[in-house]
Amino acid sequence: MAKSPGDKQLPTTAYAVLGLVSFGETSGYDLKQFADRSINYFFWSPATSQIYAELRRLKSLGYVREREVEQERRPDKRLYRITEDGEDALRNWLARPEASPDVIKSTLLLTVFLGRLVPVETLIAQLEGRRRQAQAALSEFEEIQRQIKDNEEYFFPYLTLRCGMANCRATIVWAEDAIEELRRRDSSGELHE
Amino acid sequence: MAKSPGDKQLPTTAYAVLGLVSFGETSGYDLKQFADRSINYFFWSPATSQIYAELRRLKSLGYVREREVEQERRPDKRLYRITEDGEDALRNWLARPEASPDVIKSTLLLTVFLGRLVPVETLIAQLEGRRRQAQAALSEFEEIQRQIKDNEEYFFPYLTLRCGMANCRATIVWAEDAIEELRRRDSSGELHE
DNA sequence: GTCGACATGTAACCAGTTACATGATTAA
DNA sequence: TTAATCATGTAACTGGTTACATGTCGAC
Repeated sequence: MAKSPGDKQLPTTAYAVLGLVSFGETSGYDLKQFADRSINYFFWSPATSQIYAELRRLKSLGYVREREVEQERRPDKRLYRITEDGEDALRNWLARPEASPDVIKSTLLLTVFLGRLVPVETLIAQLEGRRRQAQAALSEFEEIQRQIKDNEEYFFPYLTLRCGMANCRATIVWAEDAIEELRRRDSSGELHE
Repeated sequence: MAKSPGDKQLPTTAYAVLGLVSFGETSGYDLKQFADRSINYFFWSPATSQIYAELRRLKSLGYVREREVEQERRPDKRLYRITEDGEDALRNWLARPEASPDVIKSTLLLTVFLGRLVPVETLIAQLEGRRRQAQAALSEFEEIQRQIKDNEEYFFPYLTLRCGMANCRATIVWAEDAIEELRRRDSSGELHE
C-alpha cells in the first residue's frame, strides 16, 4: 500500500504537519503551539490557517482521521490522528535518500554583503543584536537540554536541539569576529570612499 | 527625497536585486550568474524570470535606469544602472535598526526530528551526506578566501564568507556528534521498538 | 468590560517557481 | 547536428501569508 500509483509528492509543510500529528492525537490549535515551540527553529512555522488547510488535505488523502469533540466550556474541536496510510507515506518521505539542501534567507547577511552602503555603527549594532539573540537562544536551548537529555522519548528532538546550539555558538563567534574586523578597518584610516 | 510618503516596503528580493545592481551596470542575465555565485549562499537565488520582473519593477519606481544595447553577434540586451533614488531607497532599507530573523528550512533537521520513524542507517547516511557537503563547501570557501582576503574591494563579501565557513564547521561538528550518538544508542540495545 | 486563551475557518492577496517560447551564435 | 551560452520574457500555477469573521469562557 505504500507507493500507490497516484502518490504525488506533497509540499514539505504537509509532511511537517503530518509528522507533528504522528506524535499523538491533536487539534489544529494545539498543533500550532507545538509547531511554534519545536520545528519552528529549523523549519518555519506555518500560519494557523495553513495548518487547518493541511489537515483538511491530509484527511482527504486518508493520512489522518478526524474526530469531532464537543466541549462544554470551550469551543468544539476536531482531533486528528495519523492513519496507517499516513504513517506509510510519512516514513516513505522521511527515508528518501538525500534531504534537499537547507534554504536560508538571512537579511542580516544580505545587509553585511552590501555593507559598503551602510554606516559602520549601524552594521555593528545589527551584528551586536544578532550576537545577543544567539546568546539568548543558546541559553534557552541549554535549559531545554537539561530537561530532556536523559529522556529517551526526546532523543531525536534532542539531536536537533544540539544542532541549534552548535549554530548559535558559530553565530556568536562569527559576529564577534566580524565586529572586530569592522572596527579594525574603520580605525585604520577613514580613507574608504 | 529619501522617505517620500508612497514609500511602500518592497519584498526583500527587490532589495537583493537592487543591491546587486549597485555593484555596477549589468543585464538581467549577468545578474542571475552573479546572484548564483554570491548571495545564493545565504539568500535564495531568484528564478531568472523573477529577476527580470524585479528589474521592471525597479525601473518603474525609478530605482534603476535602463539602457538598450544592440549587439551584433549576441542577442540585444538591456543594461541597468542604479539611480540616486535607488541608492537612497537601498541605503534606507539596509539601515533599518533590526534585520529580520533568519529563515531556515532544513528538511534534514525535520527528518532528524522525526527520526524515530526512520531506519537508523538511513538517518546516518543522510547525516554523512550533509557532513561531506559541508566539508566540500568549506574547502571551496577557504579557496575563495585565499583569493579575496587582501582585496579591500571584497571586504564585506569576505565577512559573509567567514560566516559561511563558521556555519560549515558547526555543521561538520554537529553531524559527527549526532552520528556518534545515534550509533551509541543503536548498539546499547535494540529494544527501541 | 475588556483582554487573552481557546477554536476554526474564509477570502483576498502576494511572492515566487516551472514550463515554455523565441532566437542568435559558437563550440564539439 | 547537437548542445551550450547568451538574452529576455509570458502564462499558469503553487505555496503561503494577512486580515478578518465568529463565538465562548475565565481572569483581572
